[in-house]
Amino acid sequence: MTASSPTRRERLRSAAVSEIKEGARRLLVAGGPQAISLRQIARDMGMTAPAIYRYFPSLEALVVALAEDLMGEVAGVVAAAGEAAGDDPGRQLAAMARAYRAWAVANPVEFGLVFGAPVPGVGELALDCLPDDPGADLGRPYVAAFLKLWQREPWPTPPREYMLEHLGPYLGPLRQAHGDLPIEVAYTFLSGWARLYGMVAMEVFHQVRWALTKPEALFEAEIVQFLSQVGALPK
Amino acid sequence: MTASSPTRRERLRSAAVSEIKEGARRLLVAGGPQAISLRQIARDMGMTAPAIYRYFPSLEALVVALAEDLMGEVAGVVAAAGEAAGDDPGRQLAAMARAYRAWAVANPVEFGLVFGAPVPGVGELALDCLPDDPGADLGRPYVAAFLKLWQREPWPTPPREYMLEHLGPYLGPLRQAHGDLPIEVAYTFLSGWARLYGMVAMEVFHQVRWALTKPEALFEAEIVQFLSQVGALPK
DNA sequence: TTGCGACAGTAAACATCGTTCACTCAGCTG
DNA sequence: CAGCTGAGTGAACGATGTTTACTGTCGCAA
Repeated sequence: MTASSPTRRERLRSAAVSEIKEGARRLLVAGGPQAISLRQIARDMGMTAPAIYRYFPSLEALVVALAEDLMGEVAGVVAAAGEAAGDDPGRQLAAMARAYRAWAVANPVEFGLVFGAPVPGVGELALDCLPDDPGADLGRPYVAAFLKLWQREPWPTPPREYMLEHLGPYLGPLRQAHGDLPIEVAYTFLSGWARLYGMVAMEVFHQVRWALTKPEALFEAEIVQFLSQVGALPK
Repeated sequence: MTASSPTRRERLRSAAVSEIKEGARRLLVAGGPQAISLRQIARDMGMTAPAIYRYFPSLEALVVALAEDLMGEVAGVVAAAGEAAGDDPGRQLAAMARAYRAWAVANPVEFGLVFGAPVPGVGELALDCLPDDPGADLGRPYVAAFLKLWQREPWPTPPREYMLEHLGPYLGPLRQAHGDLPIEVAYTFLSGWARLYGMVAMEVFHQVRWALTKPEALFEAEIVQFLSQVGALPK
């Protein structure tokens, strides 16, 4: 009856929850979000569909839970890549950007679910501006690397008074979640994140093939260009 | 029997096609792509569902046709904004960027259908690299403005030899579609387009609210920063 | 004018889906 | 051992996309 070890019932229950989410992900990958079917998941598990309602109140809730797991997965991959890149924040930024793209390219449908058009119900989880927002977990290591880089040596930015006037009033959530982040760092992070997100989403959503046959080449060029802009080129 | 004027049958038919697509868009806006229902569209038209199969071979084909229309709509809005902005290519770029964002913010669900995760069947229409790709129609006025700006006065870019080696082999579709586009212009256009797309998609897909309460402020700051980078600030 | 053929639309049916309800059965706890 | 909690089932409801067979109706040609 140790409080830390879950009871047998709880172990079985969480195993079932995991199996359901694995089945949902399999269907997601095979045929997109609309292919996630409670009945098919149940069939794959040797059960009937209503049994799943013991674990999730609706199909939508299951999809939301899956999306949360996926956000955690990509956040973990990115953070691990940053930690494995050594102490130089420039190298960390490059490694984390590449890790984000690599995860997206390897898991395109999952990327679409988490970072694409908000599925009704899934969009709500990114609406709150709390520091424990799953999206914030993803951004945190990037912000930390930018901050380390800034404290070592600042890079050129737009005039401070322009940013304070036009951006300052709306940066509250980001700056407070990271302890009085300098506005230059906040702006550079957001600008860089938008570029990273745009490049990756364009590639994964097939939005750039009409112009470019190898999106990775543009991605690498942009990394070089951006890192040199913030004075973080290793050489 | 004049060849230019369509026969009565053809007029009725194209009116029905339009009404079906209007109904589909209404359902799309109301409840997302999965809410588009043949039976509901037919009910709204005072018909039964199988009648729609006289006009579209499947629901998926209807969604694809709707997506094509929407791509044409946004391309038209952007081109019109560019033409209304006068002769200065810098002003044209700013106006077209704002028009793109404005359309996306005003039509978020439609934006998700056209520019978001590829719905099975819709993703295929952006796969080909032909010059008459609907996506190319959207990019053309941007490329034209960049080219005019470049011919007037070039801006600093990464070294030409780097781009020729790392980007040149993969830029064929874009450069050929615009008649021997200089590689500096091709790179700057793609980089800028990725930034524009990233900013807009982040805002419309609720991917930035955890950090920023007013995405438009960051959008405007990025416009200023980018235009000054390419030496196109009006002042 | 008459006839015919192409076309628009319908009704019924099938397979699938999410969801609810009443029910059974096993396992843990008092 | 009794009883309760929770997992799972089967049947049912309403909804979906799609197919099939059928019925009109309109327009064009002889």
